[in-house]
Amino acid sequence: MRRILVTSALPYANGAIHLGHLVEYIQTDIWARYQRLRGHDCLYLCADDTHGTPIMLRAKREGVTPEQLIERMSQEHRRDFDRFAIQFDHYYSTHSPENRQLAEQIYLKHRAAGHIRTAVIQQAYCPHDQMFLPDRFIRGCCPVCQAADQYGDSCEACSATYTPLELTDARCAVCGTAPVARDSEHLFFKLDDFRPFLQQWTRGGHIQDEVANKLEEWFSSGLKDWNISRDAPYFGFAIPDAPGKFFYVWLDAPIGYMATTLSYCQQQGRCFDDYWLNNDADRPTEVYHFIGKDILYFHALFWPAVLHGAGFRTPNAIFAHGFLTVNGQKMSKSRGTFIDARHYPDTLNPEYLRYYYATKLTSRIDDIDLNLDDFIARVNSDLVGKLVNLASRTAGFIHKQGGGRLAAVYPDDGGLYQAFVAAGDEIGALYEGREFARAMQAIMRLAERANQYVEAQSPWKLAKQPGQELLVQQSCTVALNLFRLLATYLQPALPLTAARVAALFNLPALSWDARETPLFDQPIQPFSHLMARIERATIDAMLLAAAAPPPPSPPPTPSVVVPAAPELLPEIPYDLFAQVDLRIARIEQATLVAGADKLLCLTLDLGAQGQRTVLAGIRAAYPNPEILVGRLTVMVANLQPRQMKFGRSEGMVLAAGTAGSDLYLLAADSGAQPGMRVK
RNA sequence: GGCGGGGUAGCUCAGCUGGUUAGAGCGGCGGAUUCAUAAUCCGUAGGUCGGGGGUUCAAGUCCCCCCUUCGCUACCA
Repeated sequence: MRRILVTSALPYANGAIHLGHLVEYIQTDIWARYQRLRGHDCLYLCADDTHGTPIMLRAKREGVTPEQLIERMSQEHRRDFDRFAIQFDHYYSTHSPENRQLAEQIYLKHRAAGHIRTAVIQQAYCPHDQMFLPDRFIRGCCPVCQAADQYGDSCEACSATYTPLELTDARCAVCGTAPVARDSEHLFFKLDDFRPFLQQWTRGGHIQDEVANKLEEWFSSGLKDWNISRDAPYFGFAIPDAPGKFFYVWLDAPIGYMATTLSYCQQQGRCFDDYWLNNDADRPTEVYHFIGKDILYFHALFWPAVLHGAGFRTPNAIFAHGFLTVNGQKMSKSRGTFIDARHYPDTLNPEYLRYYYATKLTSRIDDIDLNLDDFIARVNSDLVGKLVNLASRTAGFIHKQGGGRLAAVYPDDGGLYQAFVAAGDEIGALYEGREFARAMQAIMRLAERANQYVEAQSPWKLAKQPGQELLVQQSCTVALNLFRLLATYLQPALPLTAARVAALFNLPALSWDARETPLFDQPIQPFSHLMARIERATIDAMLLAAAAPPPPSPPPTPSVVVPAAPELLPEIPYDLFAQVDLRIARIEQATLVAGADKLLCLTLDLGAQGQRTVLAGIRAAYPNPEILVGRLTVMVANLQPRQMKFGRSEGMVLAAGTAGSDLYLLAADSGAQPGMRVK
């Protein structure tokens, strides 16, 4: 039994999980599940990456503390991962006592060894916000081509790179004030001290060949010292011996892998040193990091150097993958292809995405494309047509003519079952080598052979001939056993379906080793549908949801006469109006209410004022409530809560309209934030 | 600009160190079947392998040039 630790990159707590993120989590999860399926002790850990200026500023903008913000994001992230059956053994946070302790320990070790130096550098400082500004928080004109509104590090128009202080007419992205140059002392990690170690390490089979080439490039252009400190105010860990300085988020983020291990070990009574310190010859631990190719520099250079210098072990390998494109293009908000996990419709099985990604994933760092038409065709053909249909077309006969039991003895199938068992070796090797695309192909080839077998036996013909019941039962017994093997092989990619297949055979779970023996002379459960075909409309609904918040759509030209707007009400004094507390609210969730035909249940985010649940009578106008998710609207926040038949409603959202579906929810211009007072 | 990865049938992709008539799945077309969530099975048609030049007895596979596409270009996250 191997002892393995795998990680995915820690998602940043500043944003939602989208389909691009999921490539990595699904890839890692499939690999980890495969290892567990083979009986190995495989730990899959992850955490939220929580520090840095963007988190601090966003929390400020939303009127919450950074801790509140990261707590909320963590919950959202966990919910998204859970939905896609990503099975972490532990999901933690970089804002944890364990991480602080490890970060300090590692830093002090490096400092004691002379790998940290200090230097005064000049950076852009915003006198209004009283803080140093990261490059991305400065906008101005490109000093080279004069393009307006460029970031502080490079120009999107002419790709020139420069420092923020070189920008013409630079402005703080937060408040618009012109930044000034200001000196500050910083701490630098002397990466070049580790050059010999790193050059050896990168040639030690720890990284993919393409990546090694890339590293060569970096080596030849020189390893520069790495600034690991940031000035207050900063959301992060204070550096022990440097007042007013904090660890740069990228220092403590990877240490989060270790902190999560530590937290897990404390909970589970396991030994942290087994994972990060000792690597005894008796039972070495394998450590693997799955990452996107964009963060290679951090994981393939800084991280091994940081670990090595602090006396910890380095990972066995870094597995980098490419980016996700949608319909051949970069995900884009304006094209409506920037799809967050929450946009993935409830009516669409998450395992479809897992399978589709699996059919595309290789061990290389190529980008992979989510072609939505191909997605539909692939899933419908492979999973519904070839896989599920195999059981659907044969299980019925076991109940109709076999007494609900598999044949008393496993029949002669011409060696088919053994061929399927033998194919497991190749499929296993493909999983192990992260060649999921080939693994899926191999499995589907088997599925085709199984369907050919059924076709050749034609149990439906035999079923019409009296006295052939045994043959019917036997051929379906073979088919169902083959189906069971297919489900076993697909289990890492389709864990939920595999569990249901296990239940069909009255098994607690499908197991890799048990596949060697066919099942016979035992009852099976009645077959129930495992998967539905993807309808184009479901995909369209997803794209619609992804496009939210949608621009206020022009009112449809009514074919009937618009009812005249009612007369104005009598005047009121200002004081009366001022008693109504109107607030900007972000629609976090919008669902139909079971049993109610006019209501939607909205979960509204009011920023600092927390969340509200509002039952709104707007279903007629918004039959697909998911399109509302993410939108900003206006609510009456101090309306007395009202107990309704379907629950308590804590306020009301504002909408214009006459009646029925002629109803239009108010929207706020961009820039408005949840919780803002409307007046 | 520099560097790197792609450009192979309508779609998604295989094609190892150059070697017989370039492959798969899906889709198309024709047929069979109707057990199954219109699923399955059999057959078939589709490609001057981005363009041009070169090396070679032989190139999708090597070299050069060009077109095109995506990405990277570190102290942003």
